[in-house]
Amino acid sequence: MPPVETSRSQFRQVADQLRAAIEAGEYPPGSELPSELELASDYQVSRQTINQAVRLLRSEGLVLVRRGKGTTVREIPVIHRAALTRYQRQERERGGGRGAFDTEIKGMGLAPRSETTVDTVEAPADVAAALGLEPGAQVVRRQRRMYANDVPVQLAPSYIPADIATGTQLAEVDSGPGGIISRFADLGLPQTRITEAVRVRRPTDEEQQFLRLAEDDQPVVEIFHVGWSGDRAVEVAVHAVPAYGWVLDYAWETS
Amino acid sequence: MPPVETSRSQFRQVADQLRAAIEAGEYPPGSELPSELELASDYQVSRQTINQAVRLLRSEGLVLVRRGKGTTVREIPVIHRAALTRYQRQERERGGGRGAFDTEIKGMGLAPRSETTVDTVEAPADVAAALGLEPGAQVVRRQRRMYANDVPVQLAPSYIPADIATGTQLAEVDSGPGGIISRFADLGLPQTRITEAVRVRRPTDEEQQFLRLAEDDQPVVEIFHVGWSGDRAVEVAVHAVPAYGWVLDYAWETS
DNA sequence: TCTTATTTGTTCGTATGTATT
DNA sequence: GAATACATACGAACAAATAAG
Repeated sequence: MPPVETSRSQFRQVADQLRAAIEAGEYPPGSELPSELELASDYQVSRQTINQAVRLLRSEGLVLVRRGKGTTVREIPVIHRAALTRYQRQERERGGGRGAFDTEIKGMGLAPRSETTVDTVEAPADVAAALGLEPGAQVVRRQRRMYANDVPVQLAPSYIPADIATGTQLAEVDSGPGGIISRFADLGLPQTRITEAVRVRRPTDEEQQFLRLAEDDQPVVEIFHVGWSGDRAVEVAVHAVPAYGWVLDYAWETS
Repeated sequence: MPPVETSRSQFRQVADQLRAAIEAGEYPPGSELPSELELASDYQVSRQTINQAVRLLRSEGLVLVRRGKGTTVREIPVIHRAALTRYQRQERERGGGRGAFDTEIKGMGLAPRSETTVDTVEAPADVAAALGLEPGAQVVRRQRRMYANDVPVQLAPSYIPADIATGTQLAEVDSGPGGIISRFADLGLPQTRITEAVRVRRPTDEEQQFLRLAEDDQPVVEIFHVGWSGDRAVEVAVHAVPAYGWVLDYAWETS
């Protein structure tokens, strides 16, 4: 069953057929695809052509390719992130989840897990600018690594000016019930306004490694999140997620 | 100056160098890159390797490749879209712009232009579901094609149930001052709530052609926008923009 | 630990097709 | 029609990661 149309390149036709087969359930989530040599034989094309087709599927996040092992179908379904309700205390604590991420992942029937590390570093340039700090100013960094069913799905460091966080629970790994948002309120710095800038970009090396993006041809969505207490920016969080693996939901009342 | 590191593939190293050269201004926006044969000679690699490198830059939206002509650097800077202020009447009419898009593009020093066509069609499945209509129900479609400096930057059809729009200015190409949002208000259906779902996906054929995405390896960002009047969904707009060419800005007060 | 087979990643040379000028 | 430039495809080869023994 070799590709026949001449208007569309062979590797795109092969990718189309593999994509359709995956979506039809012929290759269920987690299952192995045939090796490139087998596929080349099946489709009567060269291995390069198969390699290009699989590369396309890989860039779409549809398959996970590991050299020496083979190619498997993505296991995690698309994750929804509700941008506004996640900052309501009631929602964050709903269902016994310890935060918005926990609640969302559980709601999909997946098992959430996250690891947090805390340290003090120099603020990256864009973070310093957003926080109104001098370049290189010290900030407390809370590095969060998030998993669904043990698959890494989000890397989200957040940054708080050192003069706010040092000596408080904001600089502790365990941020307590309701998460750090509730801690800010306890400190007399309730976050009253949120701004988020959403963009698509190439991953950093760290993101590439953590999110298992085999190469840098898989884009990520960055959510550059700033929490304001009055006129003061008190927290920046830089969420990075695989671009094809998430849907961001926003909702608001119009004035 | 051939690539030397062995840890990173040659085509990625070439892409890195070309990307750096573009960002350094060595190849300004709109300028021509050397031909693949010249680059192959410059970097002492095969033309395939150059082709793969350029394909990577193309998928990032950094260059525009046209067969038979050559490769040019992207001309349009990244465009910001302010999601919330665009639905305030004052903002939409600011600066003489005839809508939020006009205002945003002018603010960047670019020349906005948009073409609108109106027809009545069967609602696509996802649109019908969002509007609470039967599959295949009739809707008025306002197809908008938007340009900045004559470069296509956004394709955004919007759909309104036929029983609302037919016979009103909502079904006219000229939607009047303040755009269709103001027309809804005039009809006693003011939009009081907005929901937007943001996702990254492959472009449709139509989007690929209009946005000049040479092949379907350039992702788009889809903003699936629903306008509600009370509990009733009265309008769906499906914004599609090149994934790497836009930043979406959201801002809201926390309760 | 070392060896070998398997599987994907990359590169080259070569050739042909398609679009533009 | 000819020249130029990008798109695709194949065969061959070697590199790198993994797994099995």
